[in-house]
Amino acid sequence: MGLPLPTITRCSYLFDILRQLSVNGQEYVSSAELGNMLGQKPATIRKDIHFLSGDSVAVHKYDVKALRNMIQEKLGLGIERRACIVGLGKLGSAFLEHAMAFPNESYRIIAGFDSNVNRLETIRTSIELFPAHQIVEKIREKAIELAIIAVPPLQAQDVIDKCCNGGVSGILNFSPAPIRTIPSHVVLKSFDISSELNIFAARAQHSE
Amino acid sequence: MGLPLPTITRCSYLFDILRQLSVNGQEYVSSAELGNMLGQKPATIRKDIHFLSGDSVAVHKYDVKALRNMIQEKLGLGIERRACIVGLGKLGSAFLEHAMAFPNESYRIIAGFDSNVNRLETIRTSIELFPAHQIVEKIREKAIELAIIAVPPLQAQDVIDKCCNGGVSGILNFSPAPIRTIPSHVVLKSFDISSELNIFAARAQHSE
DNA sequence: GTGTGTGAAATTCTTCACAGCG
DNA sequence: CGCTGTGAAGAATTTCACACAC
Repeated sequence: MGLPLPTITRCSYLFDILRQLSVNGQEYVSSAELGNMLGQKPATIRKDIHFLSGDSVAVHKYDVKALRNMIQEKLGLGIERRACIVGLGKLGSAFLEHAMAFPNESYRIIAGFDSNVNRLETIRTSIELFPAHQIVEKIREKAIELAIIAVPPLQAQDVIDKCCNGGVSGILNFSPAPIRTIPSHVVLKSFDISSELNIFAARAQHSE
Repeated sequence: MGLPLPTITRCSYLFDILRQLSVNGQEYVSSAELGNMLGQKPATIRKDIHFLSGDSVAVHKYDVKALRNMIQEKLGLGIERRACIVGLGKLGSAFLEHAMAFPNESYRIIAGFDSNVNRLETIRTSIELFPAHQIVEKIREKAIELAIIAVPPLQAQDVIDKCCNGGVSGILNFSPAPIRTIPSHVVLKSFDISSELNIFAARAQHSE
């Protein structure tokens, strides 16, 4: 229980880094190397790993595969959960293709929604597509747990409400919109590209 | 001087939220409302605002426009900086279109790069496009400060190195790759969609 | 009342520093 | 020796709680 959110975040990223090290044929890795790749101090990585395992994992460098398995088990990754994409404009379609090209072990995108019925007909994909007014019923029917939102700002609140009604437990929102409220049991993470750029500007100026 | 990074992040998001409230015709807003929209406690918002202004801004609710101006000035937003996109596949092109459709007041995308010359010829856009081998020289020539990376994983380290050589101060990386090292004066933020999905899975499991 | 400004307390997270093991 | 595991210290953030202003 009580795993710090930063630890969860870093370990989720580590999980992917370890996969790649493994693909590259690297068998062992030190906390210093991992720290570098994440922009973190070695001690932070060791603490994270210790936090998850609760036990000693290595005495001299980590075994890449074993470490990855431990993270997978302890974080509950690899159990395939269902996700959908809402909004199939340029950004939504790009995510969809990206997800098909780099499948994730813990989520599989099984449905897409858009309010433009014409658009639904022109997209060629292997997942099922539905008009936006069916969001609630389809999420319920297919027990979808996560929604990726890429709709225009004005529609964001509405589709997010629908996803919550349908019963998702997580929402990854790329729509730049002020979201009023969501049920407390739903985890919402918003990523607004424009605001992220502003963060760079602010940080640049702040260091004169 | 020492503005906490979380404060900078939240205020950058606030900046955009305030714009939208303003568009919607809302004149005043409370720290509680803003907190809701950001998933933060009211006191956090008030502290952030106080941190920036160093002074009292309002006695009863905030004036939306005035607050936005204050944030803009104190964070140095609105000075137009130059950005580029590296990698014009589906994801990169989507960002490019997105950026053209929702122009940001602090960054303007002025160049795009891709290693596939055919692709450069088929993209219709008003910004200048160049082959990837010109990254260093063009970034230097055009004094580009920020690079948005959307290339396949294996190319990521290489183009990031080139961007650093060219002299960018910030890199927003969407490529799922372990980045070995970058100069300490360059701010790198990586956003890997797959890892972000894993974070949801881990958080969901962690609350049984 | 309603809602801000703000020191002080509480919490969460990071970093240090060093014992211990191969 | 180099590198992990880990308590203890330290720093950075968040939250509380209440005075004050309209």
